[in-house]
Amino acid sequence: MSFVKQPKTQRGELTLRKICKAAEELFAEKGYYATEIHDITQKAQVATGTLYVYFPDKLSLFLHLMDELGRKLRREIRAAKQKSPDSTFIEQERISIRVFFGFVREHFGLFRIVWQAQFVDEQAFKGYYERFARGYVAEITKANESGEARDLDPTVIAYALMGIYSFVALKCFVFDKSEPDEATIEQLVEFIARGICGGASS
Amino acid sequence: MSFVKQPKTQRGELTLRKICKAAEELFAEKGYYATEIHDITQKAQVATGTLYVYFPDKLSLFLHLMDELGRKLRREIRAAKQKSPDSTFIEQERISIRVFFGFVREHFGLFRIVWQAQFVDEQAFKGYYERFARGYVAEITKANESGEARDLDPTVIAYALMGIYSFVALKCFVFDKSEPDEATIEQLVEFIARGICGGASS
DNA sequence: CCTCAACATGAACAGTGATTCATATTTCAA
DNA sequence: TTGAAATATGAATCACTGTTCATGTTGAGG
Repeated sequence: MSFVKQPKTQRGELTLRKICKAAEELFAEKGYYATEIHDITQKAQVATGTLYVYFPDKLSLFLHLMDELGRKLRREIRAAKQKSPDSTFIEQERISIRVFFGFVREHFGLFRIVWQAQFVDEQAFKGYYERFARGYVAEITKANESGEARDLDPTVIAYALMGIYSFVALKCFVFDKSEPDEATIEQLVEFIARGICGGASS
Repeated sequence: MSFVKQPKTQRGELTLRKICKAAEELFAEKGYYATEIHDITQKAQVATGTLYVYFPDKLSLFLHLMDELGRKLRREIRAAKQKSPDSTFIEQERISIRVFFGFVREHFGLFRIVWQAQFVDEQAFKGYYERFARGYVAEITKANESGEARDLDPTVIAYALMGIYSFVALKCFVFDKSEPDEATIEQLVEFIARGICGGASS
């Protein structure tokens, strides 16, 4: 799926990493269409042609980043959750949120790259979210069965949750150029668990 | 803010409308960067130069559509809510969801246009969501004060709600190329009101 | 029937930016 | 040390596309 030419020397590996890093930052900052090959190679301190040693074209580089970062995020979330395997669904969700926001801070690129992927490569975009959704649906289904969650449609909830996280990250990281604080995370967990009205309404 | 040249004859008005309609559909289908001026004028059945009678450039056309469609959506939501001014916050939210999904069906363009606006004109993008958020924050604050909602941070909830609707619309309209059914809307209202665990958890 | 402002035309222009390629340099195993 | 494979270079290419403009057409009021 990913069309990178794997470097065979240490030098090559370093160059590839420089290119990916520069591309991630530029795609994040200016978007896919607005960043030029020249911007990337300049930022990476390599010649224009060097990029084409590793990637057949601009799109392949973009897709490679999306793939790589998506994998990394899923791995991190999975790892964090496995550290406390016996906690409730809501607790696990709190962990996910924390990891996600942390990841967006470290790799702001992913967030922006995925957002615009809808208009760069629709299939890749769809695939990205469907992969996440699959994991969610499984977990929500389990929570439904264990009685921890009431029987809401897992797919609807999965996309609702992804929407919440994406938009709150948008608000904080992109609009406010800051980052969600502890209180915000707490608010989100509360909202997800009991909604706007909550059980304590009456 | 919007740089359209207002037509002064009936013929001009018709032409402008043809151009906007074609542009809306093409921006929705292929995205801003991938649709060419030529595509738009061809679809609208006018000559290339005609577009420039009404808009100074491609970006202005895009921003005009975003502005126009955003206004229309807000107007429709406001109107629908005012028809039952005494209903609860949750009831009003149900109305919003219905109008929003209906609007996306009729004007698929808006949805896609806004999504990519982040990389076309960041300021316009931010403005779009902030306008919506302002309305939400006011309503949520009121619901908090009346005791109908518990005291969650209105801004966080506003973005969470926008995220939910956007992503569920994404899933249905873009991924499944269908449209949310009644059951889905019901699930969303339930989730928003009481969350995943709900008050009825015991 | 005129006239003029409004509107429409589309070929030509010009800037852009992704990609290529012939050549040079570096690496590393033998 | 050596040479073949790997990597790096960046000026030149070339297709693409937003925009312009000189010219033509329309139509409503006089």
